Amino acid sequence: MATIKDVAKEAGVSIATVSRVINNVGKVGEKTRSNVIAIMNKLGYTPDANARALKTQKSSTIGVVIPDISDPFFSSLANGVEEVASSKNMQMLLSTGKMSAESELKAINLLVEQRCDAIVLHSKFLSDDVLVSLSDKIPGLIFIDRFIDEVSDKCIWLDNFEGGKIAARHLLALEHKNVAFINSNYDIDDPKLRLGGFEEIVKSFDLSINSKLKVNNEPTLKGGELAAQELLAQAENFTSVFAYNDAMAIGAISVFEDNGYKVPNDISIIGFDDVLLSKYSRPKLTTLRYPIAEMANHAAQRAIDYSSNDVPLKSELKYIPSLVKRESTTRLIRG
Amino acid sequence: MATIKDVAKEAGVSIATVSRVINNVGKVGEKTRSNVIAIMNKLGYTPDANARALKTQKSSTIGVVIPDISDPFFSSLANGVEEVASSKNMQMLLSTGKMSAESELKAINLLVEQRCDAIVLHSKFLSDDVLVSLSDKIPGLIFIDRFIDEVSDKCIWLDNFEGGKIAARHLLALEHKNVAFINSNYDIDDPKLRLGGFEEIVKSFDLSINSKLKVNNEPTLKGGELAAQELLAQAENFTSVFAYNDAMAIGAISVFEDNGYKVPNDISIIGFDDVLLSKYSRPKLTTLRYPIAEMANHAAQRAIDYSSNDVPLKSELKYIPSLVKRESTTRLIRG
DNA sequence: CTGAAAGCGCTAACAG
DNA sequence: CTGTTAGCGCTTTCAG
Repeated sequence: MATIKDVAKEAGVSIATVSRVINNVGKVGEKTRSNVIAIMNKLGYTPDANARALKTQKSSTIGVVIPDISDPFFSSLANGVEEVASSKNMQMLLSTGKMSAESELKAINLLVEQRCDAIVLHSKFLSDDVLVSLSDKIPGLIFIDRFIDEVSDKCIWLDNFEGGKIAARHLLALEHKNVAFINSNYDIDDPKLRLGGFEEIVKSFDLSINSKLKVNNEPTLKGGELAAQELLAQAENFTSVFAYNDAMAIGAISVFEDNGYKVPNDISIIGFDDVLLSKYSRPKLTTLRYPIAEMANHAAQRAIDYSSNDVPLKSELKYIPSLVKRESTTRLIRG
Repeated sequence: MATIKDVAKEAGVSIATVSRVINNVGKVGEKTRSNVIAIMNKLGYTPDANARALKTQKSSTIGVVIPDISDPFFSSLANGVEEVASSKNMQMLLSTGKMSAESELKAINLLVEQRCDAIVLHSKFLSDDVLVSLSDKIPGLIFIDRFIDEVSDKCIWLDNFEGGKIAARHLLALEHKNVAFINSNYDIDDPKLRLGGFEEIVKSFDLSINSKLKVNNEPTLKGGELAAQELLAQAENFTSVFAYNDAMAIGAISVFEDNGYKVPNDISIIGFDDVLLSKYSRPKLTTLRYPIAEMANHAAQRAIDYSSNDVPLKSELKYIPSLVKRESTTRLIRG
């Protein structure tokens, strides 16, 4: 692979001059410039980003840590970051944090080794303490989908509690009194918050959720199916369901329908996330929109700002999910 | 950020020694080693991958270019690459090639600047010539979803023609005589090949596709809806549809059902890709499985082999899609 | 307008 | 077992 030296020699100039034309800085004679460019093309010269990064101490690189790229929610997140990366001519590095503190840490470490200027981190398993000390070490580090008080300026997050409340209000406004809750069984905050918000509203209506109608499972299609089966097995009345996410909601719908219940006429169901799937499913899923791509976009911008010591624009870091009314919920039909 | 020099000074040893403990090579006294490690932790030292890459001329980095991460098909591809990256402690760089030759080229160039050891390239818009010359320049470059004769050893691809044949055989075996074809309107090979294979089998049954029943649109959910409307507007008989991909198939299903046709009883429909969606849709979609994650895995492996001058194991580079029978196709019910 | 030279952080002989 | 040193490819003063 040709180096700057090869180009300089072939063009009969110094490497300083070549560097100037590469970066389009300083004064270079028009003839020299065009000659150098010609030689670069001839030699197929491509600058070495590693050498450049070493010298300048900036890598033009932005890292992202997510648990799993193939999950549509996280690929939207990655997409949001990628948009700003490519708009700034930066390169995106992707590391997967799987589902453990250990691999999250490893993923970040790889990114730090690469000296990413900015990093967008989705971490659910590392403790606040670890994250705070990471934040001290890495100026351009932004946390997404997580709120930590000590570093609140670095957190872009969604109000899950409020999400739960919105879902509850929607179902109750549709006159459903017997609500069920299909939750994720992951030991992280989000499921607790969504349930918390949901229950708060339910209680404010002087109602409650039958504890047999609160079931947990993996936050996946399959988990939703299993949870729905469990719900049906309880032989308790319910006319509406709040599912932790769209995947679970869709799994649940298929079980309900296979058991002869119509959605939404017999059972209304609302999901969370508004991933692509919710539009593809039939009936189309009513859900709460989680604007993850915008949030990721914002996070990436902000990470870059911090990394370059720009003061980020004042902006709201908390996002509120919004209700997307589609076909899977309807007013209670009285028997 | 602490450097190797800082660590050496603080530990009272030479940088060579520090380097040895970092890389765990050569002989280092047990006491020295543990002391150095302690200092590294104390200083929060993280080696600089750029400096290392510059020196060793290996970046431990694998690049991928895909048009769009948020598309589930491509995120599966990325996921396949990521698996091998993390298993080899390499870092994955992702560049999006959008949908134009220009941006594909730009994406690759960014990866070359980063001196990725291996690159998995999904290109549909660059010409064979350009790709071949790229291949000459970059040893660890593998093409995925593309076949180019001159560099056939570097191509991991799916036999789209055969896919069309399999779909046709399936529909015809179900006794459908009036088949429709919803195709992608992209000017790339895949749509032509799938149609070609499909028609070959149809003809071999002494049948043909009514040309009014061949419609094109964007290969998306929306495109599938529009195509289905167009099909319905033809007022021609058809009892089965082969859709270019799952997204189009699902879009078409929703239009058919909204117009009072039952799938599969009135209209059978088969998709292509077997992306996650196909399991989530109702009825569950019969489709052709495109083993993109395995292919990407294979491609990444092979790219790494080539980049390190290992001779890759002899292996089949051509993949054949396989029929996944679910609920959206059924035997023709005679009126 | 152009060149010489230092040095970014690291690895890998080589010498001891 | 440990240290010295050259140099990877590039940018950036500083001279000229």
